[in-house]
Amino acid sequence: MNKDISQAVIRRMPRYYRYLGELLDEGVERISSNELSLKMNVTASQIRQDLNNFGGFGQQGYGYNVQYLYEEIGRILGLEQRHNIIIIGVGNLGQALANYSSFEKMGFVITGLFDINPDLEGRIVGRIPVRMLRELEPFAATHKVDIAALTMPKYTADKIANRLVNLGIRAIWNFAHIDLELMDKDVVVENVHLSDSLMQLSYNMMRSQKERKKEFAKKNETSSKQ
Amino acid sequence: MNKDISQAVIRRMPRYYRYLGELLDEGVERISSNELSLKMNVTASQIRQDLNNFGGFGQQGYGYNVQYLYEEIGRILGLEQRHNIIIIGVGNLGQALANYSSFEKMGFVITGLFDINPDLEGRIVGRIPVRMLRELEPFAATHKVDIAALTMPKYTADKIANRLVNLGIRAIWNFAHIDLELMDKDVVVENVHLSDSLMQLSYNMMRSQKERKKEFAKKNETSSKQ
DNA sequence: TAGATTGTTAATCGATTAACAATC
DNA sequence: TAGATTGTTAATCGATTAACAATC
Repeated sequence: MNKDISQAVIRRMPRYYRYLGELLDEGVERISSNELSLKMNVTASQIRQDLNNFGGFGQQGYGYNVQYLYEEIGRILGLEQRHNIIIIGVGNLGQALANYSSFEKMGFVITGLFDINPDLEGRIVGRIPVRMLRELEPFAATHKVDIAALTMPKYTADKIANRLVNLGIRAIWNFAHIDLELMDKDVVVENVHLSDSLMQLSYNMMRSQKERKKEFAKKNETSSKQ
Repeated sequence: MNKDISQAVIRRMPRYYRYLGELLDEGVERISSNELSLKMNVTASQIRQDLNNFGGFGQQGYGYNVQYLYEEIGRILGLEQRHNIIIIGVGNLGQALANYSSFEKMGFVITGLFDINPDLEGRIVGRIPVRMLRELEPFAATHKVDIAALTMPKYTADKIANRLVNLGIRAIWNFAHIDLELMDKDVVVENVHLSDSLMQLSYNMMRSQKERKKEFAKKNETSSKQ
């Protein structure tokens, strides 16, 4: 019946959301797929196709109402409901996430911080006290946890991830440099592999450098022929 | 002549690199595309296609030499050469990056930290002193900078990015929640949009939840018919 | 040589773009 | 009503998978 919407589409939705938010701030009331396509550097066709995966949010001859579309996309992405997040691993990255206030505006609320380092116990980070990892089970028993962010070293990631799954947590935001192997395939994992991203940048950087050199050589060749 | 290799392929290369590194650690000497495909949950065909974009690294009847392939992919990704990185914005995220020692093993060396907050001036983070942003130009004049990581608020990102471009920096690792608009189209940008990633997770979480409910309803229906 | 497995071409699948009828 | 722009179908393009000849 309702065939799954591809991840390619899902990945673009937050970007639409962001641009619509900016338009909203600027006081823009309506926008056509064509105008938006120019701003975002995508085709108007793609915008219309993407949106129509979720429903007809526009109106012929008018375009899209910015506020309405913004809210609808927010709803699609689940931003109208609250999501409780716990962070496992209160190193620099964990602290960065705990202090990042923008998440809260989108309904993502950090409600727990866990670490194994006893020096951190009780320390307040982003208004939340750091708990010891052994308190995870009692915490989960008394607090609803929607998402767990893993920012601990990769060596322990797999073990803790499965512990979380056993506690009924259905979504993992994984920053550990490893592909989690979970016992329960129903659990949703989103990976943020910073070093992978850096390597991709490195590759593209070298490629662009090579192209620049080639361009330069071609120009020189041409001018020397003249 | 040499048509550009698609980003889809590039994005998979760091993952191959990671798995090959693990195999190397385990002392595995050779591996076939089929064995690797089982480990990585991709098709053997895709592995062979991906690798053959860069050259024939395998040998018929034998497979791939793990060490050799690992090194070759490292070379393709530019990991055999040193890349100097400066970080603009020494908040929690900037500090997390500065302290992340794994980057150095891949040839990415943090060589400068910049912020506008005078309280941070001279503070040592990850062995590097924090400099004031106004020192950016003299620093760039005396130090080779390959990559700039932007971890400051989005409002200043565009302005600073273009300042970096004018200093000749050709690669930007952008953590600011904005699409940079650069004057020079030759500059390579890699975006890490954490909130986009979190929204994607949120969507997938809800979808998986719905599916579970549907499954459950179907089961109940069947059993009540019995 | 026989068996294994690559490199590569061909077939399929899915995603993007183009086109246009529907409709505000 | 005429003009604009969507929603949607059809065409194209690109990426993935399958197949197999080449070759170690």
